[in-house]
Amino acid sequence: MKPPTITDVAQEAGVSVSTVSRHLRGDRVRAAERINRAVARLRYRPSPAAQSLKSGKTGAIALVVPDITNPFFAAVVRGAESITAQGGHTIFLANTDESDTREAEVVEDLLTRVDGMLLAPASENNPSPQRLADAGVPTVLIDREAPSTGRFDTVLIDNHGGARSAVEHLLSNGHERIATIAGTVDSTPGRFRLEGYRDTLAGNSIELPPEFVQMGGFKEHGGYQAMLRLLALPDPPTAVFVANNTMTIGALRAIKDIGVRIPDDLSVVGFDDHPFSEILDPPLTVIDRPMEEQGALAMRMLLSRMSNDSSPISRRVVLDVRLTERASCGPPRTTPMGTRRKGPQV
Amino acid sequence: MKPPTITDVAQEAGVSVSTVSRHLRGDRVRAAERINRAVARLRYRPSPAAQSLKSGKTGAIALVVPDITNPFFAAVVRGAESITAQGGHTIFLANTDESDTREAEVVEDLLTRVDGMLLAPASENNPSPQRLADAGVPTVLIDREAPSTGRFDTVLIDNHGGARSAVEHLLSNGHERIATIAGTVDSTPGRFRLEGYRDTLAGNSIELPPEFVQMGGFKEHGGYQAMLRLLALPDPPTAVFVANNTMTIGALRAIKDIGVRIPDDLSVVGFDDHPFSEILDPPLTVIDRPMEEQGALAMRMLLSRMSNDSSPISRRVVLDVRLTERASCGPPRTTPMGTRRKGPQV
DNA sequence: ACAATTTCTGAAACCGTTTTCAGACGACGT
DNA sequence: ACGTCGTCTGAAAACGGTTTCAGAAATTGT
Repeated sequence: MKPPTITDVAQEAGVSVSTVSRHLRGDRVRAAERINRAVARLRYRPSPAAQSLKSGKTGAIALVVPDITNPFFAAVVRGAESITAQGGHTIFLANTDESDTREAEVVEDLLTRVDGMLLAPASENNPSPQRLADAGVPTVLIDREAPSTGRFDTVLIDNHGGARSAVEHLLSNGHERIATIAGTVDSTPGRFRLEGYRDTLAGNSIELPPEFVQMGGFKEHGGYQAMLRLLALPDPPTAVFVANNTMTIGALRAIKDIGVRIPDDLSVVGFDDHPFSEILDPPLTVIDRPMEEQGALAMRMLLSRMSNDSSPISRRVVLDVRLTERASCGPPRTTPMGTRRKGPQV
Repeated sequence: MKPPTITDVAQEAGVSVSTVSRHLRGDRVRAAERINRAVARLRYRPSPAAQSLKSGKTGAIALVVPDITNPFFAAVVRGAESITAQGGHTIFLANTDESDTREAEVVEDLLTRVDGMLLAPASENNPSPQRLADAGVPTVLIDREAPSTGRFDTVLIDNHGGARSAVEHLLSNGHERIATIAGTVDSTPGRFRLEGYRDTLAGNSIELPPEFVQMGGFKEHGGYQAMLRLLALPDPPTAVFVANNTMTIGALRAIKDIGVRIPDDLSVVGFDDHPFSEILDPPLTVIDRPMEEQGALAMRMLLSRMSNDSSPISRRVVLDVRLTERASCGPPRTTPMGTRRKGPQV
């Protein structure tokens, strides 16, 4: 019942524990064959706890994300996992529910259990990265920066550029009344996607009524409510840029409930692709990015950081995004939009 | 740079390590206040490695799933995580990519690092559960059984009943030519959903042409191909039951590519709900189940198993599913179905 | 004020590994 | 045959906690 120890193996093989340890590590040893047999017979596996204690290394890496249920983060996990799969590191996963305080707890707990951490902070002014730095835990940030607390290795995407592509696509379709449903602005993606949207409109000398920026908090329900507000405007937009995947679902649900037609009444661009986007009616035009690669790259950076302690300068890589055009955008409507079928459902 | 040890704290507080240890454990101790200050000043956290070594407990639980990218498993993770969040256990997450051999590796590695395991086996004849039992690691199986290797605690859903509901719904709409896209039949959900489908047709004396059962392997692409085969039949079905969420996406894509109309030409029922299902056109009728609860329940069972070693008899709980009706089912078509727009894309 | 009792304390052993350190052993050269 | 060298070995000391044990200090009773 009790797992066998190295002492059991040594006894079984008739050598000392040191010899077994050395053999396991790869040294030449006379009793190699006997030890192998003993290990196999006993099904011996070294105790990770004892190894950690001795070496100071845990063989584990923490991966903390705000919402594992979001397909983007699921993909990041998968990407990270694919890198780690070969080489001896196992992954602790934690969910923070987009909460700074929950994140602090989780990070504090994981701190001592891992050799490094991949972290997608809940917000930008969040003490966790600094705490990790203080504790000397190699860390790379995913998708979100921590500008208030110094520089860290970070794997971002071109949020500003993505928003610009979206808005430019809408502009090129002839739209001028372009609204946005924004995420939480104290997170990196929320902030830059909103800025990209604003800058692009400004750069094209398009006036932006303040009510065209609606906050959706990156949640489905928030997206639903925001779209409802947009559609209730006396003079509603002809196009909307929705700043993430979950809000897009909510927004589309609102559109469906109200009975607005896409793209005839309203053009829509989402952020982050999804297998479902293609089979919507009409298929959804989105800003797409290499999600698994973002996770994989972050993991690679972390591993390298964990081996070459060296360079004190932090790497900040920004991945490209691209617009994948489908059928949810068209020319702006010329007549007021007709709201037909059912009313909104809260 | 080096994390502080209990010895550092003892020194700082002017007591012995034993006293510090006792205080931390909750015993009354005279120097309590001084120790607290020392702990705070040094930011001391006990080393989990050392604690594990002494206690034989790791404070960790493994959660291994075939595909974290599948929203169902993401929800399971979330459910499990929500239970564990309060009480001192952290989660190791691993992905097996639906592969038995990968699963064996992963399980072998995690075996020694955890106090218990939540496992969704890749297939039914898979040695992992037995291996865990041999090693004395408390285990509960999620969504999939391991009948070939004895009995384990398991949290299932009523796959057979779900398939029955789906088929009966189709029958009640007047369909008789009902096909299915099945998952891998050596997994519990794949097997029982197919059996439920078969039994229900048989129970209603409906003849079932063998080509109405198409294998989709639980993957999106498999679902796509399977639906293509179904639609290419000389006398195609009027309704299809698709046995999981990812295959449903593929199937709908095929339907869209071919230009078949739902529900006029073809009625469709999927398995597992998704936020997107509601905004499809038409909204998709599905078999729904409590996903997060399935994960949460499994975690609760595991925790209880880990505290009361007791009862050698295994629990097997089956959660109910229900049909949520939307608009993807209607009466069978009477004329041959018209394939209009584009051709299939591979 | 003193013995009996209770509460608190520190030294030391232990958990399962890895690693250092001497020393044993066999091979080799002369 | 003997010293020298290189290879391989086992005993022992860590790693950072927890727990046992015996003894010291504080408390209580009379």
